[in-house]
Amino acid sequence: MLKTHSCGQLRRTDIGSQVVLAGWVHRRRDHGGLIFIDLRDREGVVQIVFNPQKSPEPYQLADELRNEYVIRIWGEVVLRPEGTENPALPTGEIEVLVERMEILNKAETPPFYINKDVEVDENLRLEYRYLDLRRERMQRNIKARHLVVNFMREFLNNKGFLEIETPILIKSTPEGARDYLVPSRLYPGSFYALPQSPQQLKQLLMVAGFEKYYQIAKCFRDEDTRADRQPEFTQLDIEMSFVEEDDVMLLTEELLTRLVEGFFPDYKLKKPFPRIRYAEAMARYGSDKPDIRFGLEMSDLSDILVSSSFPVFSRSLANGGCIKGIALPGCGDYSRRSIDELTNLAKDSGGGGLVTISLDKTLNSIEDLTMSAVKSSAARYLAVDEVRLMAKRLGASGGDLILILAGDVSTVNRALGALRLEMGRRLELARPGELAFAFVVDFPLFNWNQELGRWESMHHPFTSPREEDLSLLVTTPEKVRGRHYDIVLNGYEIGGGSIRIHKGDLQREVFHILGYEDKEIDDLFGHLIKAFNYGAPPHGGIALGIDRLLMTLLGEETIRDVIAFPKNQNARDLLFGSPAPVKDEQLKELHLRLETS
RNA sequence: GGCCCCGUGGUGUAGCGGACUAACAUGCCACCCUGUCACGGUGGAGAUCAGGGGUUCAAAUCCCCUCGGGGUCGCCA
Repeated sequence: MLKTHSCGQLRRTDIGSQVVLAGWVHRRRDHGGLIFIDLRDREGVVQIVFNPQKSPEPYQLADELRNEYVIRIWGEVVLRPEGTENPALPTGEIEVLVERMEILNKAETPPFYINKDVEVDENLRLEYRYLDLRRERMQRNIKARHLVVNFMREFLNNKGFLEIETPILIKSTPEGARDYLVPSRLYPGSFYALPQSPQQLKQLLMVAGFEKYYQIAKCFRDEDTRADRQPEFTQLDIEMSFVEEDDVMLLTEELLTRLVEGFFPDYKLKKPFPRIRYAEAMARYGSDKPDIRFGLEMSDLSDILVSSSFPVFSRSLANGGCIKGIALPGCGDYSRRSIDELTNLAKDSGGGGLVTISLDKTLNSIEDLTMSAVKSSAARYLAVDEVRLMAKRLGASGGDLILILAGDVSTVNRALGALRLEMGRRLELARPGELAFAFVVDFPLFNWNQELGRWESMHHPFTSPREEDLSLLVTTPEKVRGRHYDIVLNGYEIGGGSIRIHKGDLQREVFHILGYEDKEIDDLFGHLIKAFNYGAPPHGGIALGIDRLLMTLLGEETIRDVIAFPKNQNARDLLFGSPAPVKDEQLKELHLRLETS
């Protein structure tokens, strides 16, 4: 080793030690007669001192030092002179008197600050990711990631799980996201696909008798990115045999609880994790991944407005839609402009025609409500009794703003849910430091795809239907509930899983409902069904999105800040410059020809 | 593919029709400085205001297009 100690670890107890340190010049303070350098390595920063009287040669060399130079120094750890201690630094009681120095490597001036936490254009950060990662925040994030993943491994190892790797080159699956494809050199015209998740593989491991499996699994989905989504991401993938929903959920709950309490003790979290039925989540929060850190819950107002003369309302109800609202506390004095903003927000999510009702501040009791205390874009269509009933249901009082949307159920839920989230943010309703985990349960197994005119799996086709709903499979698929559970955290879906189908004939039946012919089923999923026919145990599992979990735990706003080398929004890697063209020979070997446009 | 937002010295920002010969902070370079720790002081270099076109007597500023980036809808079994 080129060093005997880490910079950041030196303490009072090291006083008197001769040490060799190596690291980066974090900051330099040249006093003319005396040069101080903050020397940084992975463990932190220590002050080293160049004194011309004591060591003239290194002092002269130190004149050349600039930020991010890599140096090695020999010296003695000494107590700092009284009054010059720096309590802000863990190493602030001591310093190292340099007796000899070697410059291991020079550095160009970095394109952005490494020793300061300043917002920098993300392009630039990604182009120079190796420098970005030197910054304190990124070091913290990547280290936290290690600790979290390490904890997960230990936790599961101690519970008898086996970590098993599964292939990255597998087969394209018809349902789900777009696959990343890898052309085969040996088989012209054939392709591998990168796994969207090791779903089928882990089920096969259950058939293979491993009973408890986990993996830190890279997953790939070729879809557009978001703040919490990029082409490749990491899941803690878990599968267990001979289990029911509660076994998996309680294990997950224990894992997450102990993780947070052990590594992020400043957070408050509610135990046990609440369980919310899907239908309820949609009705109350307009989302299957509700942020339950705050209220602003939606209520159905259809019955109150059933005979409303307002065309938007009556039309929606006539078309089988609904009318729902939320109440925004203290927003009754919103300007026209602010209200327009909300209207646009609703439109962005597909919800047209936001109706707002401002209740005057001076209104003491909803019972005393008169139309003079009501300001609304739809005022002339609203009866005072209707407003009163709506206000009551929504828990609104004087000074509040009521938002109402009408339309088909899913659009209203989505748009009003988006408004709820945005207003929750703006009004800062979520208490800081709160982690609101919740399980969402009782999902329907299928949903009807209007465009394609067929049933689709709500999650994936391997989810088991509930036993008591089996008879509905053929008659009324929409009523079949799946044995699926999602886990959400502060409005993010951080995981999901289910008890799987473990019998070949049931699996085949589900594929039939999804519109597959036997031939296709055999081609695409024959391996799985065949495996089920050789004594597959009942099994189930879950997958946790490690990036999203970390993002929330670390208070970051994008998944990219917890990934060492992320892709940008356009799925490009700005450091490597990928994706990139390849040589013609490579294409030829792969039997590929580019379309010339 | 749609919508919204952003692009000004290395970095972060200000300026939003004329007083801009583009300001501030920091970084960078030189010199001074022996107890600083975001050291301090003096001086200096550094910007075709993302690119192109237009409107105007006059454009960093207004309009259009392109490029790059971010957010979001669609998409994400």
